[in-house]
Amino acid sequence: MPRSFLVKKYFTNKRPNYSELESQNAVIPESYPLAELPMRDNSSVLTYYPTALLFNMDALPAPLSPVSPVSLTCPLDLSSSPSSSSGEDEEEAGRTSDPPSPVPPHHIYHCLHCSKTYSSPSGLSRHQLTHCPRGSEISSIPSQALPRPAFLCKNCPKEYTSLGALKMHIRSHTLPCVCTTCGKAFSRPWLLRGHIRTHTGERPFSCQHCSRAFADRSNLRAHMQTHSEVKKYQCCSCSRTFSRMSLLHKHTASGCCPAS
DNA sequence: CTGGGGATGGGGCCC
DNA sequence: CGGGCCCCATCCCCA
Repeated sequence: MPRSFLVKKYFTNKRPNYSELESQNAVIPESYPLAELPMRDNSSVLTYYPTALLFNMDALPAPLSPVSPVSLTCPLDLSSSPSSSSGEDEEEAGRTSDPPSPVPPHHIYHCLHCSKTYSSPSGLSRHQLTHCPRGSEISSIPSQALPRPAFLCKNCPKEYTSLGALKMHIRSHTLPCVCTTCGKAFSRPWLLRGHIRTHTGERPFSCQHCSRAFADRSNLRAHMQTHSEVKKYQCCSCSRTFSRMSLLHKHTASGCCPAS
């Protein structure tokens, strides 16, 4: 399951129209001082409900039910996770600026709720917060038995189980990282760094199969699929395969695979 | 319409 | 607790 969907955004098929956003509020020119906004200034947007579950689901924009890509599409499931595929191996070998992540060291702390292991108690502790019951989502743990705090964003309906997670999310509202070249603002420093590469032309991620290089690892990963004979994403209706989920979505949207 | 590159968002994990 | 990074997702644009 994609980690990005563990906390769902409220759903719109469209990403923000940046030109609109920029004209409406954020980036120009008042947004520049945001780079220096201390966190305490953002505290006003923090809401802490010690016993949680004050989150009003009715207040959410309508379609909150996540539509699993799997339900719409048929990834070939070449492996348990896309990142562990052979394509990943190829990519690992192709990295130029970032060495492959080492095999995790001895993880001796086991999560009681899942099979994950951690190298430190703190890591395990933080992970276990992710099992925090939210409503009745975790059926095996009665929600009354483990009341947990809920951290709510005042700017949007999102809810988090830790203050740190909420603070991280709030950055997406405050956009404290501003490009000195064009003024575009980002929520995190590494997003800004990636953006700066669009100015500098730096492409640290190179393909080992061809001469192409990329500024972003994800884009290299997508590119590596083009070298793969087996496409990961398959249409349920016509069995046609695609190298990227987005291509499959486009394919199904064009009418081949009527919604089931 | 399809395939691919570019750019970006965002939650989780590790240190 | 925060920074950095990982990974996934998605949109836009162009050939």
